[in-house]
Amino acid sequence: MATAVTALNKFKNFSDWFDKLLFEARIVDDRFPVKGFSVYMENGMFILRTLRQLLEGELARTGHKEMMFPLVTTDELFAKEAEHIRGFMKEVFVIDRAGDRELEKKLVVRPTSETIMYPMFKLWIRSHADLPLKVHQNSNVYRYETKATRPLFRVREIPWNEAHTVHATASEAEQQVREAIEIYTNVLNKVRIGYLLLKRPDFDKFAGAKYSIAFDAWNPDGRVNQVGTVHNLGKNFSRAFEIEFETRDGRRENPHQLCYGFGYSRVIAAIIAQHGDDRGCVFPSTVAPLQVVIVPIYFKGQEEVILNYARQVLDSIRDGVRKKLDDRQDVTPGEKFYYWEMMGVPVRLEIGPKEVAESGVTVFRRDTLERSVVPLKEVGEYVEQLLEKIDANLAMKSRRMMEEMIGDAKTLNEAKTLIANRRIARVEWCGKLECAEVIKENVGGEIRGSRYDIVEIPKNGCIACQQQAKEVVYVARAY
RNA sequence: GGGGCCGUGGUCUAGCAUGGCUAUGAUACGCGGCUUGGGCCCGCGUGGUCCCCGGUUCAAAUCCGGGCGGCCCCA
Repeated sequence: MATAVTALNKFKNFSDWFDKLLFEARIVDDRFPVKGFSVYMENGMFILRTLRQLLEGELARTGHKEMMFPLVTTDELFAKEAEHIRGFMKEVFVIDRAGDRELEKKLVVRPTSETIMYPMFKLWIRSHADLPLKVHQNSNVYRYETKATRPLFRVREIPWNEAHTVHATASEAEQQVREAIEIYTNVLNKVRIGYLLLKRPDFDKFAGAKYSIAFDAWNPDGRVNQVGTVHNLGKNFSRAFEIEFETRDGRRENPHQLCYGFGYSRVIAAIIAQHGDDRGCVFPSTVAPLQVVIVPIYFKGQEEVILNYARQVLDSIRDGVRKKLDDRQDVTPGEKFYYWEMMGVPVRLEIGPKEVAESGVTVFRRDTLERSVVPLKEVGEYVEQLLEKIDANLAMKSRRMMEEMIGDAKTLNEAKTLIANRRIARVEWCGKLECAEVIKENVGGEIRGSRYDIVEIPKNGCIACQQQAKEVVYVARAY
């Protein structure tokens, strides 16, 4: 017999649970015959579009202009920033022929768009009056992942939003880092995701950046899932791409730049992985393709009465709410319950003879699996408040889980045990690369960085060499 | 980078060691009946390039080689 997703445990068999759920809940179909490429089905696409709209709202509010840049760049442009090409060279797709002709100039398919946008920035920017420049685009980028691909988590075609900004001064660039973080924070909070905001260690920063800040969401298997990053590029790229502006006092300078990316597929993965349970998806109302489902419970001879009452209930819910009456007659209520729970619908209304007789509605909330009975007259108001309550509860649970996953370790062995138990280790580190390697080898996880949102002061010594620690860092396995 | 396991209707799966009958069963899907407060049941029907290419053989899902793809472990 086929294993239903509901037979799987999210924490024990995360991979199976996740893959089955993506398919059954019609998020993505991973059967497309090219490795690392999958089809976004209606529910995955709905969530993606909703995320895009949430993010676009934030980007527009803060003065970013949406543009669309080409898919490809050239060898020469791609190679302009030395560290950048070194970081991405091994995973870029290159187009070297058209039909039966070999291309004289090979085309590089974007793994990210710096080398596509910045030649244009060079043309657009002349004076300080052109700054700041803040643009963004929704795009797919392509990276030839050599490790095992995982749907939504590690793919070769990555749907994301990338923003790129240019500033006259270092302090304006720093200010922009804070704005970018605020934008992503606002969106992630709306989908109730728990994450760590980390400054990546130098050895793990974006190829070509001065420093990188990342949003690492927790995952039930103990790994962390990087859903967004903010990079301060300093002048590295503006020098390489010869972007210059004239200052107020007539000097020519290279501007400061930022780029930041928000991975839609990773965020979808985090929503499903963090909120879901052994019955399937649990969506916060902000992204739920369907927010309220009404299930009539027919009894022989009363079908009409029950259906009419269910329609009345449907009408008593405001039109802005995404609602549906599942009036199928050939499917039992039990099966509908399982189905809509798997699909993650936050609120279910059950209508049977009892409800008709009492002029009430049985309300089931997906997050806690609790039922209550509400008078028909109040159900519209009640449901809307409940949706907010559910969202708040999901946020609280995800934040708490994030905190519970973190454990302090004073020795490499303690850290190793934490990682083996699918948790995140908080350790002190001296900042030396050798020690980072010792940690990686002995602990089984890598240094993801130090907290950016709060200050944590090391009190003891480096977990690897025992010498003066420079920072408190988080060690985890990553996607 | 190294090692192990695996690929059979839409989905899951039996068969493979020891080659041989119309490739097994469940689920799904369609029609009909019965039912409906947590996946009910019964009947009939639909659905297969056994991952791909090549080889061995009278005969290959099964054996051999290569490829592609998936999962897991180690570095």
